Amino acid sequence: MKFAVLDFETYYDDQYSLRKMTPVEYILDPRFEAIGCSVKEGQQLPYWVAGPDLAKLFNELDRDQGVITHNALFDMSICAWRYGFIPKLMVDTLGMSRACLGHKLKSLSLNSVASHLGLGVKGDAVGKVKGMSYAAIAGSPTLYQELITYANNDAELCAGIFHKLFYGGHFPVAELAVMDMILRCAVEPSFVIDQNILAQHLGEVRAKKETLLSQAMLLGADGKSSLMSNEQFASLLRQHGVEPPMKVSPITGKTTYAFAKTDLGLLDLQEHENPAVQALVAARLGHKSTIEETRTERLLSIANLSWPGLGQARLMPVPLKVSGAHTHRMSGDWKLNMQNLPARGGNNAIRRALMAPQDHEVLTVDSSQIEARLVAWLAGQDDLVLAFENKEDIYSQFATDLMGHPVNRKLKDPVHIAEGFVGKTCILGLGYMLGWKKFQARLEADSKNQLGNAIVFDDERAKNTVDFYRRKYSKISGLWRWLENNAIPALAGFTDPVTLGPCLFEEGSVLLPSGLRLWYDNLERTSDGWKFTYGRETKYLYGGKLLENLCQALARIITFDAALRIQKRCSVELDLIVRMKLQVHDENVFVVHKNSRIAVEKIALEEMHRRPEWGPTLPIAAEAGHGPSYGDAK
DNA sequence: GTGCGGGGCGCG
DNA sequence: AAAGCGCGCCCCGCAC
Repeated sequence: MKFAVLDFETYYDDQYSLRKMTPVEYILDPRFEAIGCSVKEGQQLPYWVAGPDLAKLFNELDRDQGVITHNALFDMSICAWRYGFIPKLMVDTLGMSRACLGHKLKSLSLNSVASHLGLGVKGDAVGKVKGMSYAAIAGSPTLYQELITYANNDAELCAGIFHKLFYGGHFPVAELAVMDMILRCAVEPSFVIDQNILAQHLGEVRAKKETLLSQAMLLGADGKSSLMSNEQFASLLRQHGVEPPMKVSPITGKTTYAFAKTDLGLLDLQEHENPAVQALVAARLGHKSTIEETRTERLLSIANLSWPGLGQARLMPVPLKVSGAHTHRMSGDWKLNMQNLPARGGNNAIRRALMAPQDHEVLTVDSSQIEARLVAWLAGQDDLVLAFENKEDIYSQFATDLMGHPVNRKLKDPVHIAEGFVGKTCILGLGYMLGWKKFQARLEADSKNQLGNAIVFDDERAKNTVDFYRRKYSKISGLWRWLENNAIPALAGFTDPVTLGPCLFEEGSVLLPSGLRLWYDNLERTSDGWKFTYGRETKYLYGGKLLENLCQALARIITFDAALRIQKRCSVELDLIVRMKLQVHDENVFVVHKNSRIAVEKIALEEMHRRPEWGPTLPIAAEAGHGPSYGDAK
């Protein structure tokens, strides 16, 4: 495949800049102006195309090639939205750098990555053209030439990064396809925002908060900050004769207020004998979550943007960062995390406001309990693997063994539901070395929030439950020890490499079956356990955590391999261009024409059930949903 | 004003 | 010895 590297220079000033707004707002702003773009085709030297000539460039540039940029989410959005240019393959050297060098570098800027790879340094001409339009810059030949040299140099650096990481064998070819698929979620938006749903939702959310606040005001609150500020809320509680619950911060080791909705102390105050205290706690909790309000506002403001040639099309680009997580999961971008939209709690308005366009449907496929399946399979916990294979109800089965009497979640009886919930909490949490204290807190908080009534285990029962899990699934608890005694020493370079399933533990990293690596840089043993660095951060490592990282990384590979196969088969067998439009870890979301939805869904489910080549005995399963909106499809 | 860390909360 | 993990955004409080 042919490749071209692009590097845009665009107008900015103190108010109108990427520092003040997100790329979607910046690119669609009336003030947007491309001063020009450096283009490097193949091995040729880069050439500069001035702003007024860009329409012609993109009219003529070969679309049947790969286009490489550093931060493709930005540059490719300009190409697509401003010039209607969408190439066959989009490559982002920022994403490649994140996947290959994120552990080593504190910054992944073009300059930082290029310097690290020994490719040269980036200039600083861009600082001199602040507030200058194309006409102004071009009117000053020296400055203009300086900018052109700067842009051409950037294009060379970007090409160099691609060359080193791709041809150097650090970034596998299949990951280029993953990257392209993810970039298109933003660059080729399909979701249409329903403003009416959002506007109504915003009104309801604000009214609800208003009500809670006015009740709190009658009880001594002095505005919103009485609820939002820990110190002010504490004194409010004291006014009502309640000594605030305290806890020790796991980060600082200092004592702090236990005011989170998962803190047992606060859960108790929710049932306090004094209704005033109950009202204050409810008001605090009702105000602490701002996500419904702020996210709705942000989607509404994006819906108001005007698209070149389309007017107010209400399109919703989905920005995702490739390998945003250490485990190579995606993460959010553009001040917008599309992977944590509220889903539970009934209303679901934000998800329902993400509509498929006219005559289309949203189709979601998600991988069922994929991490729990991977834990069982990696550990060789064959009874559990077999139970998954036979599509048995694992949560009820575990609860049955734990309680010593039959439990069946499918009987809609409250006792069965509650006991099945205990089983679910155990299966999903205890595989990663969750301790009894946190298990106890998690069970109580989650059951209260999800079932409506709290399941309270005393200390003894919580300990016994955790012990029971570790004994029943002795291969899983054994795997934690194996990872501590064998895998971590290999990662630290103390021993020769070792393998577990499809994973090879070498010094500094785990080689995954995708060809990408799970990095554990500067791994060393300290007085409080193993430590490694990732970019700016220092993290801890132990058996349960390593197992979790492995399962997350493998689940990510399985889900994306399936997404790529789904797109491919739809193209080959149905002659349809079907594209993923959103990805939420174990869930791939497509937008499809309603006439082809059934055929696409069949293929999607087949591929989501297909076992990986590296794991023919790993039983996986999936579910599909569809509807006019993302909310309806779940 | 801006930056940063802690705590909180949303999702998986 | 024992330790769920992975994200991003919001708000607060504090330092500069």
